[in-house]
Amino acid sequence: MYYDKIGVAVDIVIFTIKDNDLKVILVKRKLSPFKDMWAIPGGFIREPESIEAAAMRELMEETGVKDVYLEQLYTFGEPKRDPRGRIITVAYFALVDSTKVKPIAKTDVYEAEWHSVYGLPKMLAFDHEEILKYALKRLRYKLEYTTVGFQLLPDRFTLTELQKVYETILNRKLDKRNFRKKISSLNLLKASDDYKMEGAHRPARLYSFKEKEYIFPRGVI
Amino acid sequence: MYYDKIGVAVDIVIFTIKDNDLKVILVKRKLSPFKDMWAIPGGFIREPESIEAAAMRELMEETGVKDVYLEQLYTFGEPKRDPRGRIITVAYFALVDSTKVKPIAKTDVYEAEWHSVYGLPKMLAFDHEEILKYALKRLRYKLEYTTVGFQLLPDRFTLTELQKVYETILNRKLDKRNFRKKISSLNLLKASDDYKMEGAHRPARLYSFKEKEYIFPRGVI
DNA sequence: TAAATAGTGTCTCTTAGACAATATTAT
DNA sequence: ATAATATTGTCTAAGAGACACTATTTA
Repeated sequence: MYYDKIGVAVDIVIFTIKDNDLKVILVKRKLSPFKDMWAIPGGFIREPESIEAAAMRELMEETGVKDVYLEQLYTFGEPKRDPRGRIITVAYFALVDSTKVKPIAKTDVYEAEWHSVYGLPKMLAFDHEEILKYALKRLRYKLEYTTVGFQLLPDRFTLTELQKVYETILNRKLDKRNFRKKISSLNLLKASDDYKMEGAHRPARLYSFKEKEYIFPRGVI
Repeated sequence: MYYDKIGVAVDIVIFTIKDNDLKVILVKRKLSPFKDMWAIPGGFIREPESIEAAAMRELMEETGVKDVYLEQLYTFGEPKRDPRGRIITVAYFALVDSTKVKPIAKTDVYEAEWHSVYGLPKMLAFDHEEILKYALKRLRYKLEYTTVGFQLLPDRFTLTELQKVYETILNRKLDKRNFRKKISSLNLLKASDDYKMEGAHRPARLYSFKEKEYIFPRGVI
């Protein structure tokens, strides 16, 4: 049986919260096509490796971390999306703790940097703007109905920091009392006996996420 | 730049409600691998066509209908999932009105038939059991939070028929009054002046879905 | 004691779920 | 009249959202 073979890439939208801002890693391409333009990090699947393994490898190469939240987003495959030929991409999104991650520029790119999702370059390579917008939509949706938000924080954090994560991603203010009531009712946090002492004000209690192991979901939905 | 090229297929889980049962189309394979086993309908992407176009084409070939609900599900790509070599599949799910669809057996299969999801063959070809289970999970999730359920009904239907759709998919009984209250509050239905006269009992009013055009979602989520 | 952030409770409104009686048709 | 299905409303409990004051620390 005959079938066309086509190139399959993975691209990863790597989110973090940094400086009270929601950021993604973008890389500046050193090679054609879209030379000198910003793109989402990614690369081709290398035989034999599963799609998810390729995504994890790219994530590792790009950030130096593994064991972070990684979820398949969507597969993009318009015939003309890549001028080199027929190439589809399986897009993923990842959530990382910015205190543990520094973008790493691989050899085929000039730079790898955190960019605010609220101030992206006007043009991105390929269909990466579409991928990024969809990732942001999915992230916001997930934030409301799941606990993915915890993946963006260090091991111990204050409730105000957690609330800031939510506010930054959803891009709106939340009521402090309602937020805490809600989080408390979920019963997901463990209070520590330690406080974050910083500044001339009452210290904030540090909490950690109860679940040690996070079950990596196929899509949950 | 060098990259491995791999085979890319689409597989479609085609759901319907028929005989008060949730069913999917399965085809019996005439060719190796998995000869004589049941599989989800699918096929390879033909250049040049988008992934979604391939899915729509397969759906058309399999059912004779187009313009039905079609949503990308997930991309499955374990290296050994296909004994012929490295082939990944982009899985879709579709919802069709059983009064308009009859499964069509293509040349490479013996039969194409509706199978109840509650009594599937013990073994399915490839990783199709996993795909089917995931599709069912997604369908149930969507049913609770969106209006996909309407896609499974003819243009005009009774509230009892709509409730049966929900009960069949969710595999549990729903309270009639609460169900109608909920549907009514969504304000999605248009009551007609006609009734379904059938049997020795009070006739049921026929309703239709207000939205003429359904916006085909990328994933909504 | 002033400035800054942490922490906490009540009320209202909406929604989900449990629950049963009447209405209309054909036979 | 009987059998069969359609149609309709109330009560309660839980959750979402609006809203303001006290607590604790450093300078």
